[in-house]
Amino acid sequence: MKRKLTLKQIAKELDVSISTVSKALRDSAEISEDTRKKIKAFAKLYNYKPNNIALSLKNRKSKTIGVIIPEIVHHFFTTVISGIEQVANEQGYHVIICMSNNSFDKEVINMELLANGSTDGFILSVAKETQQKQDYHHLNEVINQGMPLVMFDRVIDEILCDKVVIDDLNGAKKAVQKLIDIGCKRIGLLTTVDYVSVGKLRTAGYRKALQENNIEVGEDLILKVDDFDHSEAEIKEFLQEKQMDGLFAVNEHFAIYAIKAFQENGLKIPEDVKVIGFTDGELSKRFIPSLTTVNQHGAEMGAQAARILIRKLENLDEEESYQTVIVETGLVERTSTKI
Amino acid sequence: MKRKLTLKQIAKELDVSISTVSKALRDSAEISEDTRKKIKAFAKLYNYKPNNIALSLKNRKSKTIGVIIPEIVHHFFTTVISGIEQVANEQGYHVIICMSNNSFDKEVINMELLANGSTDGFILSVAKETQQKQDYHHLNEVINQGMPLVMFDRVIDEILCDKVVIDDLNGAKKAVQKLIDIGCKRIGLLTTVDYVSVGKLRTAGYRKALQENNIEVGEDLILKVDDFDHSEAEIKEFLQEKQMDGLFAVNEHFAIYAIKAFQENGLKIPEDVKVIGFTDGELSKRFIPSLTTVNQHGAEMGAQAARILIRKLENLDEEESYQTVIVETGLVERTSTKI
DNA sequence: TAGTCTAACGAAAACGTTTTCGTGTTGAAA
DNA sequence: TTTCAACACGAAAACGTTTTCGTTAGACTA
Repeated sequence: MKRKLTLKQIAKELDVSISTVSKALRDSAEISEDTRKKIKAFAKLYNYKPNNIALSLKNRKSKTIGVIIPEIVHHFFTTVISGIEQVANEQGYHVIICMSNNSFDKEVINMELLANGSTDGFILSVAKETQQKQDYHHLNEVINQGMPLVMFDRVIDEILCDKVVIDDLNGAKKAVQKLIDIGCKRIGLLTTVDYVSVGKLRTAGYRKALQENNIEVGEDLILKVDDFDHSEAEIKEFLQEKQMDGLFAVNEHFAIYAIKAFQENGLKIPEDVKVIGFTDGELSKRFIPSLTTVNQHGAEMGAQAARILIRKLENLDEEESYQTVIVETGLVERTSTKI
Repeated sequence: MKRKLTLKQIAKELDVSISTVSKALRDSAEISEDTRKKIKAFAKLYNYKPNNIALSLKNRKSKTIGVIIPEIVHHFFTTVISGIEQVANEQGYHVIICMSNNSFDKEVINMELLANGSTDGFILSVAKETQQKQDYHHLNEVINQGMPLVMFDRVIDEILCDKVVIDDLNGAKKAVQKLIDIGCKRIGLLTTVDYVSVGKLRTAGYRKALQENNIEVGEDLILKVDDFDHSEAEIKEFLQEKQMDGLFAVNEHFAIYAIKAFQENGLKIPEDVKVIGFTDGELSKRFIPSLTTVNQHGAEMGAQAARILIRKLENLDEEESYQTVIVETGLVERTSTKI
């Protein structure tokens, strides 16, 4: 239960002043080589390590970045965190992760708590509830305090800060283009209602791909789902009656469900219907048939966000300016689009 | 870019001393109601929040617990974190998460860094490399410093500390018993090498179940895999030649891979071979056929670990003693064991 | 000899709190 | 009038650093 060694104790033990110890350990030229060596040897012997908290207080920075995400039990977010961690650690930063559980209140509390010295800046994907409420006072507050904030994935346009988003529209376009390229004529779209921003953008990508290929957009081939759990019957009917030979689903969940529905109806994937999903997860990879998906490159998003934040923290660029980085998506081709 | 309000500024503004402000805000009886109200009103108006770092330094505690896990992109660990977070937040604690990426060095660095004031205690699942090296000096060091340490899942017997583990042996036994109950005669085991403690225990559970049912353990029905990526051929051969009618795999990964291999060989699941995996994830649920698994109750493990740690931190119990909590597993029955 | 320079170190402030121990002002009791 | 609580507040130390600004002693210069 012995306490950690401090400068003061070293000073006392070696009969010099605290300042001398501090300077010696930081290789100051002010200290003679003799005493410097003596002090360093002692420190090493007893395994001295400076106290981070004291350093934080002194330097008014914690070398820590706070990450606030809606939930952690979600593959995409873990990949983002993974990317953040890697970059942060390389640069000597710590990462504190908090979950908002998609609750506005928890988001606010967490931010206020972390903002009081624990953290130098934030990386954040806002809670669903916050999007609905449109109450952003906590975000503006940290920004006003001069703390850098980088938003990713679920961003808020009204807030002025750096952002990292994926190219939802082009991601969707690429996917649908792929379906067209491998010969699909009647391509369905299984998407969410429009107020979910990503759903909207992916729908737009779907339309754009069709238009660019001079294929008429059949509105009956589009189904917008609000609450999945209460729409299963509707979805099944949609999938079984529209005679499609290709389907683009805006998430993994929808895609897997669709494949099951098709199979129940005696259709084979990919022979009869090709399917592409969004968000590349473990499930897509291992499902049978394995699923072609649009890959969101979570780790890269995280890495980018961390890089931007750290750059701001070390304020290498003087002028106050914000950027929005768009991370391109990739298309991971698997069995569900085999010709 | 204005800085945060401090006690000193309030004091100056209201023309009282710092001590008075501090006392007023903490409702000390020493301060007259008049000034107390005045100060509180001012603080509220300008949204004063105490600086956590200064508090940590003063109180020599950070109200933060450090979690170190091998990797985050893994469903089980995210559920554990989820459980930790919940309990910690309820008790007013923060959580700092660091990944060791299964590297010994990163584990050591992270611990040393966090141990220097950032954290009051640790919750940890050791890296694979640490288990191999059997070098535990960093663990002993934090313990010697009087920092509580709770290990979970991958624990080390030689280290004296609190532990939260799942009942690997009985979990495996239950699974194999299930296979026996539904009529399997030749039950294979796909496991990891023995130095991974969980692999060892699950193997023991497998043996025990067979013995209790007076079934001879055929050593040729057991395959211990070291590095999965370089053993695919070997695994395939094992699965295809042993004529088993049941298989117990020590993780989801192995189980899914096995099903694929069986299917490639013309065998049907569950008609020809029944399969049970360990660790319940998204994949098991949605795979076709959906997979019967042993559920590890990650969130509960996390919650337990957090509770134990916090109890130690607030040292509600005086005597120095360590407990090992065993969290029971559940069996989630799905298609892969349908009769 | 008197003055100046340099090397090597120490004192003290500062970061933002909390807390212990004064201290000055009341009002009432003796 | 003197004495003594009670009250309301302030000074200062402490947590562990870093850094600025002395201070000393000796060497060197004129």
